[in-house]
Amino acid sequence: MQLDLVPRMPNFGPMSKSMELRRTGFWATVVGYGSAMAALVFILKYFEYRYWIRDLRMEVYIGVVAVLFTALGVWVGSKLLEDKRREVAPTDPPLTSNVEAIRSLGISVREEEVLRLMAQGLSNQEIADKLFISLPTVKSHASSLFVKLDVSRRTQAVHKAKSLGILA
Amino acid sequence: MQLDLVPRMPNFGPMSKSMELRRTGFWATVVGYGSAMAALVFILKYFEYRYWIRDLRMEVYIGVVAVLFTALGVWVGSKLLEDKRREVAPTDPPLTSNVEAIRSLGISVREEEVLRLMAQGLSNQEIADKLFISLPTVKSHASSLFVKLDVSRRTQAVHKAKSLGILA
DNA sequence: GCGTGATCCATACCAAAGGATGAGGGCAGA
DNA sequence: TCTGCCCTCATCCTTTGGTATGGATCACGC
Repeated sequence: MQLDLVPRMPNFGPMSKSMELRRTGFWATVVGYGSAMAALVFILKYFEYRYWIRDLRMEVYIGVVAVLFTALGVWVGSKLLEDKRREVAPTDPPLTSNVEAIRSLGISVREEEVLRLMAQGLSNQEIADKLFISLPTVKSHASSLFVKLDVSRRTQAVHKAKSLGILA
Repeated sequence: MQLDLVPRMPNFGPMSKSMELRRTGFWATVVGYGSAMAALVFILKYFEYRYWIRDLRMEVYIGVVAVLFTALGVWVGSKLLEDKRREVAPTDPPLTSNVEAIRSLGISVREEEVLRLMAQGLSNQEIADKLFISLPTVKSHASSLFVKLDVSRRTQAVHKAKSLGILA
């Protein structure tokens, strides 16, 4: 299985501001991951010295960590594979002329991804989560997509894309 | 907007559903899990006493276990989704009569008209104009339609309706 | 180097969509 | 007649969608 968790490396530009809490996206995920792990270790340590006073055995630590991170892994796996599932389920034989249409309209890779997820009924926020980008970015892609498709709403975009053969 | 510094903890909604689907293998999974965990602990202990002799720190254990079990979780998650896919996918294609689906869902005439126009990318106001009814009425039809289709947005409704054969 | 396009992110603002609730009239069947 | 369903419309409120604008990085080609 190919992990395309991060299809493209994020830019480091706004990182100065990125330590603020409202930050979303890849690095927030990494930081959150690390934080969660650190917090977990801290909590375990705390309980060890506080209540069981060195009575906690290594196996307990391992167990707790294993269970928690397995759950986290399941979640991540689900996120990663939802995409594939949705693509596999509906048969998509018509894949001939869409590339042409996309090229002629100047639709970029990212825009096409957003379009495809939009057609599946996902909200902008859900698309952002799935592509590991922020909500404003999704909106940005969507807007430029609408211009290229000459529409003004997502339902129109989906309808037009299907009639153009861009979507199955 | 909520702070998602920590990457949004797993919502176990879809997972619990998947687990229901696979209840037979559940305890086997648990047992396998426990075995794997025990083996891992044993291996770690072995290496500790054998080579590093108490030089390994707690954080290393936690880290290794976290990584391994996250990977394991991803695998388990993919397995669960695979099963779900196999069960969902084949049920979709055989849908010859849209009338049947509409009847079985209790979708009324007016709701079906709204759905059809929605699929063409029309806004609620445009639908209202076309059907000579008021905007609130369109919203009302749309809302009850969403309930019957078990969705919450118009793009979802269109997508589901197509997969159900209600729409071309 | 320098422009250009793709990608990413942010803020602010306005429009559209959706949820909740209530209500009135028409109409078929118990 | 009463009940239930459909269609209609309304108000209030929240969420989502869309536009505008600007800034940042990076890859690529001139």
